[in-house]
Amino acid sequence: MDDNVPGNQSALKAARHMNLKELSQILGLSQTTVSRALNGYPEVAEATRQRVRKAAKTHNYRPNARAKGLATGRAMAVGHVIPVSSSHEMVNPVFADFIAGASEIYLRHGYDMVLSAVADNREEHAYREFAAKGSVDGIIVHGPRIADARIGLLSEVGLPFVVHGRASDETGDYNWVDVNNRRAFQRATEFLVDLGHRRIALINGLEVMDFAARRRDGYQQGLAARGLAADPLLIHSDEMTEAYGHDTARALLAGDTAPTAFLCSSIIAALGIRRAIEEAGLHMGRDVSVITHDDELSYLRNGSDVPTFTATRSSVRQAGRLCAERLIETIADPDQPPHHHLLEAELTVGLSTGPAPRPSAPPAAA
Amino acid sequence: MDDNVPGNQSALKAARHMNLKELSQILGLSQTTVSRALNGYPEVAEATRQRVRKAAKTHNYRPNARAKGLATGRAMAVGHVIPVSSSHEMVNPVFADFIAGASEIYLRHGYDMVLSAVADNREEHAYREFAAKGSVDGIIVHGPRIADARIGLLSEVGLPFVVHGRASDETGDYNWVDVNNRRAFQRATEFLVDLGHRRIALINGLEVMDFAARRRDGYQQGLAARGLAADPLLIHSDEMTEAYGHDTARALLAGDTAPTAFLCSSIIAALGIRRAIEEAGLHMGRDVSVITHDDELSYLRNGSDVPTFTATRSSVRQAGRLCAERLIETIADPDQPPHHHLLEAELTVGLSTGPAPRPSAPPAAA
DNA sequence: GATCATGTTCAAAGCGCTTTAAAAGTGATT
DNA sequence: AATCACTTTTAAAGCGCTTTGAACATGATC
Repeated sequence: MDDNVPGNQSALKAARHMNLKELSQILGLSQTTVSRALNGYPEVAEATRQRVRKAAKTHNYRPNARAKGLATGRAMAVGHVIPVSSSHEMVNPVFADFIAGASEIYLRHGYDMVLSAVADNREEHAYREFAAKGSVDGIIVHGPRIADARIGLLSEVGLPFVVHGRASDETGDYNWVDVNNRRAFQRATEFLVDLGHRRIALINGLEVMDFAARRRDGYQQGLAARGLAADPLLIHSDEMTEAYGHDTARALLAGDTAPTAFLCSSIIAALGIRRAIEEAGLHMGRDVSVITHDDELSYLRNGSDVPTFTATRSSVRQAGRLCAERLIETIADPDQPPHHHLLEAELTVGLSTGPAPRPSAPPAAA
Repeated sequence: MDDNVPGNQSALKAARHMNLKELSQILGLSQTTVSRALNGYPEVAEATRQRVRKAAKTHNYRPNARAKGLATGRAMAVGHVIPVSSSHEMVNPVFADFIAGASEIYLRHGYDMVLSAVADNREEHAYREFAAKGSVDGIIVHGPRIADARIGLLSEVGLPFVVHGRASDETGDYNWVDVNNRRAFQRATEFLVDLGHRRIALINGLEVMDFAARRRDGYQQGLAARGLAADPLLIHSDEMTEAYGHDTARALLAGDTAPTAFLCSSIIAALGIRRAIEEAGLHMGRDVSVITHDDELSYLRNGSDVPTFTATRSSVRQAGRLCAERLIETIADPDQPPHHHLLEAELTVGLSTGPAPRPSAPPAAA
């Protein structure tokens, strides 16, 4: 009648947790009834249910997640594999906010988030692992490349998943939530051209990443739509650090045919661009214009009332929420057709753009 | 003999996973032997072990994590509760790098990381939840406050944990990994005073946070050690955003007794300070000096060869590794006494500091 | 009083693994 | 051929839950 286990090596551990068996004994009910009472099954008398609920609360009972998972076949957890750039040892700063958004939703639905940060060349393994171990019911795919083997792999494995972004080369259909990157960057480019800018530099992310390729595309189409040719020397792509923005902008501004405007893929790199502009004795928004994509990171708010940067804006936290919601729906009903959610970025005008300093070429086609 | 289940609603799901029973049947062995072979128990004949290993590999067998956890009583997972500031909806950007570091270690030891991002006023609940559900074997505590109820709670619950930072008011003993914030900021302050600066502003984090209080302490002790009094008007504290750094620095620089130097708690806010300095037509490192704490975030590297900022440097990713290692050791042997790991920040001189522009007061004590 | 429908509770099986205690096999020694 | 020591394998119990199918009340209906 007493669970005193002498010589138990974990005796020092504080009071172990109450389990269903104990709780049902206290109540003088079967485990079945207690379990059903707590899980809202209708065949339990209301009085009994109340009694059980109350006892569960006072004894701080919470069903063991593993046992529950084993019995139901559902882990009540979703996996995020966040890639750590193997070349730069860098983890994309947008993940923090994306995850904050997704987490809100998981919390609400009782899901856990299990996360594994792996070198970007080991990601596939991480997915297989998740799938085989059965530790998650679904997966969010981060940072899709143009051709991304993970998507095929996950479809094959049969684990529900949602991609944050898209993979252009992937032929199959799948759930995704993405920003209309092409459109956003085309609009931004046209906006700059309309202000009289002719030499517009693109400070882009790594172009194996699908989002970066789409942005480049938008940039080029924007130029083309205004009858301008893209200058390959103005197009740069790398991991979006502050230093990359700075160094690239500095080099470009020092050249003999310096750009009068920059279009940038991340507010972090944009901070570097601004630094280079000011170091060159120039004034952002007057001498040189800058438009950046703004993921609305919580710690890098773009100005208070008037945005510092003119930006194509789309909240990555919101994207996290949407991905999570979609994934939970898919887990609940795996057989429904894939959904696609294309978010339009707002083009918000801030202080970093203005008319090109001196018209350099006639606006008409070459 | 065939597992074709007609009418099964999840028939579309790809091939379900092999389990121990199936694998042992294929091998003509008992589950016991197969389990032991794979888990490295000595009482299995070497030939058998090889045979089992090979079969496991070819059939892509991986033990079900939940079942294993249930049987062993260990979740092979650790929990991170990351606080989302309820006032600013902000998630601290250092988490991404911390987690990348911790994840390395978890991966190596076969642990999963389960993460829950909750409003900072709901954290206790999240811990209780983790503990009661038994979904993790241990917990990392992020962002300790000066008086932090979570630590007492976790000790009580008996779940192994490691704190990233410390809580000054907490009397009990517990595992922690922290930077010597007081020392770092004292040294930085003295460094600035020795360069002739007399009016040094402190741009600090929220002072309910333990790290911020310690830094303030170091700052004040540094001034005191050089016989200077702290001016309360120069001490600011808030959530460390770029805008906060900028706005505060701008206001201070516009005042009649502007500081000649800034000591800042985060490189993100320091970027804002630099912006304010340059907007005021001043030159950082000549007219105004800046020292910042640098967590060595991967996407905000402090310069390439010569650091942009003079900084007190300590890698938060490394802290993540250390916390994870400590936690895993504690899980393995919960009865060992708590360890403390105090990291010293390096004071690295960059381009943002220089002698005070014009000596304003005699260096001797007042 | 037998039958039925309905509401409520329960015993037992099963999820996939580990682990205990026992059994079976293998030589060597007597 | 019996005994012993040792190595290798196994059956079965158990981890904490859900869920199936059966049992037990209760009152209404014939």
